[in-house]
This record gives sequence, structure tokens and C-alpha cells, in this order.
Amino acid sequence: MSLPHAILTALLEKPSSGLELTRRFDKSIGYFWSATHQQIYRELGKLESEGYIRALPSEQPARGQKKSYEVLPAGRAELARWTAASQDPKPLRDTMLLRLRASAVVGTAGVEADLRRHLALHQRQLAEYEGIQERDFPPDKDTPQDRLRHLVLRAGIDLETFWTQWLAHALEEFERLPAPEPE
Amino acid sequence: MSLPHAILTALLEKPSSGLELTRRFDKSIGYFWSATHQQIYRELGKLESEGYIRALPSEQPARGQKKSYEVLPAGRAELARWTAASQDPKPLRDTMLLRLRASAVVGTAGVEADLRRHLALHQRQLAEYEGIQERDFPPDKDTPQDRLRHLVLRAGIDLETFWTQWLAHALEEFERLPAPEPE
DNA sequence: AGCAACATGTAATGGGTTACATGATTCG
DNA sequence: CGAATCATGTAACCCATTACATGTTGCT
Repeated sequence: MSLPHAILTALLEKPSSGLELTRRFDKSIGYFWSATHQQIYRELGKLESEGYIRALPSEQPARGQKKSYEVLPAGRAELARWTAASQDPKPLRDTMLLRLRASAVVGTAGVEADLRRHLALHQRQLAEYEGIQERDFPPDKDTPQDRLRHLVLRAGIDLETFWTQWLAHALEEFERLPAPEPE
Repeated sequence: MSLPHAILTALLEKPSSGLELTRRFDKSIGYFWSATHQQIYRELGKLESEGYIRALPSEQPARGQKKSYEVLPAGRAELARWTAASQDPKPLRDTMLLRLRASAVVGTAGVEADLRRHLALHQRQLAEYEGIQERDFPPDKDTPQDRLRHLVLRAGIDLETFWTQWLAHALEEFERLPAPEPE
């Protein structure tokens, strides 16, 4: 229920076409919301038909043609309403944790290699976020908007930090574990 | 694609009926995987028809009758296969982070109250996990299985710790923010 | 007998994922 | 002109969520 609001936010920050949105979701928006181009195009159509956004008039609408969108007042109002509304946090669902719990019953074969791979992935992600932090949030940029966006990036950085530390700890445990399969 | 494997893991740890599984998912399994009773019943039917689990023969099958399941060898093999297979981590999707980013554009009205509410929820969750840790993982319990399960619980505890700290930090930022709506 | 709690389901909806389809532009 | 890339979509499937339906057990 939040993809349309993620798109409205992105379009308010900067009017974009579908593919540009996809790239921004892969890049800087990805640390709090992810989406594929199929989701985005479907949602852009829905948002347009609901009167929340409109295509910028400059471009002609054709199949392979770039089509940029901007947010209409109704879209901004809907985003403000949704942002202010109370929402419950979603319960966790993490495959790696489940696999670890399962490996206590069916054996740890194969898991350690993937723990290492995930550690490398999270370390790379962390480094990327820290790069964004240095580039986009120097100490002198300090408007309320910057502070809020930095806060969100900080969450991404802290989460990746958590994962790298937890995965490193998990690997230490694995080295202390006896070699044969349990159960 | 992991709900069936979560159920297989839970059933291997202890054969259960649908409602018992639901309670265990609410309780101790919830810190790495969540599921409702509807999902569980549907999946139990599928797992049974695939030959991964079977109903314990002692009970007669009727509508309001308790029906317990146990895992068959094929189910255990499938769980072992899935656990060992390499899987990519799923990208983050967090509504609160999105709302904060949106509030940088449409104003922060209403968000602060929900930040406080979430902080309280995460603090309660953290306290609950720490209770489980004290009850279920005393220092003398130290089999490989215990270590692996403790590792998973540790992730839940550390994640809740992260959220409480980040939310507290966010609330501090809000107090430093100028009162009027940005943009 | 009536009611609450237990227990197992069905149906409808909506979002996410994967695979595929199609037109336009650019570059060799 | 052919291939790669850019750009916008369509279709099918699966999973999660919500609301609803139905039978059973135990208690008063």
C-alpha cells in the first residue's frame, strides 16, 4: 500500500519518466523502498487515471517515447494524508534467519558459504551508503529537509552496519561449531 | 517462497496442529518469520498433498477436530536442500522511513506522534525478546542447536535495539526542527 | 440449552515477481 | 542496415491480507 506514495515522493522531489524513476529507486530511494520498472509503470498509469499525477505536456505520447510525470495538488494532498496517518510496523520476515534456524535441525551444510557472500554484499552496500552520505550530506547542508533525508539514510547505514556485524558474529560461531551435521 | 520451509522447520522442532503452529508463529518463531492462521492452513494442505508432511494417524479428520502434522523424510530433504541453496537478501521496504522522506516534502504533521508510538512498540518487543533469551538460553545450555537458535534470537534483539535507538534519535531531531511545515 | 473459546477452513482482493512483448534511438 | 540499448508496457502466477464461514468442546 505504499508504492504509490513512494512514487509521489520521488516525483515531488523531481519530475521524472518511468525509467528515470526506476533508476532512482535502484539508487538513492532503494535504501528505504525498492521497486521494479513493471511495478512503477503499472502504478504510474493508476496514479494518472486517479488524477494524482499528469504527464508533462511537452512530450508526445508514443510507445518508445520518454514520458515524464509531475505531481498534481490532489497527489500532494494524498501523500500528506498518508504520511500523517498512523500505521503499524510490519513484522519481520528474513530468509537468512529462517535458514539458520532450519540448519539447527537439518544441518548446516551450505549455509556458511552464503553467510560469507551476504557479508560481502552488505559490506558493499554499506560502503555505497557511506559514499552517498559524504557526497550528499556535508555538514554545512543543514535545512530541515536535509536533516530528515539524512535521518533516513542514517537508518540505512545503521541497518547495514547491524547486518555486517551480525553476519561476522555468525561466522565466528560457525567456526566454533563441531564439523558434523547436528541431529 | 519460504513459508513452507518455515512450517517444515517448526514441525521438525515439534509436531503440531494448525492452531498450535499459529501460536508458535506469533510467539517464538515471529522474530524471524510471521504468518497468519489462514496462510498456515493453506500451506499445510499443500505440504500434505506434496508428500512433505502427514497428519498424525491418531486423530479422526473432521472440521472442528484437532489435526496434528509431522514431517516426512521427503519434507526433511526438501528443507535441507532449500537451506543449503544460495539466496539473495531481499531489499529493504520500510514504511516509516518512506514517511519520513515524504515528510521532508509535504510536512511533518502527524509523524512525530507515530514515531513515539513505534518507539514504545519496539521497546516492548525488545523486552519480550530479552525475556525469551533469559528463559530459553541460559549459559549452560550450549549444544550446537542452542547456539544456532540463540544466534537467530540475537539478530531479533539487535534489530529491535537498532530501531529503538534510531527512533529515539529521530525524535531528538524532531525537537530541534523548526515548527512550521517545510516547502 | 446457550455461549464462549477452540479449531479449521473458504473467498476475494491486492501487491510483488518473473517472463515476455514492442517500439525508438544510437552507433558501428 | 543490423545490433545493442533505451523506454514503455502486458500477462500470468504466487503470496499475503482481510473478511467471512462452519463445526466442536467445555462450561454454566
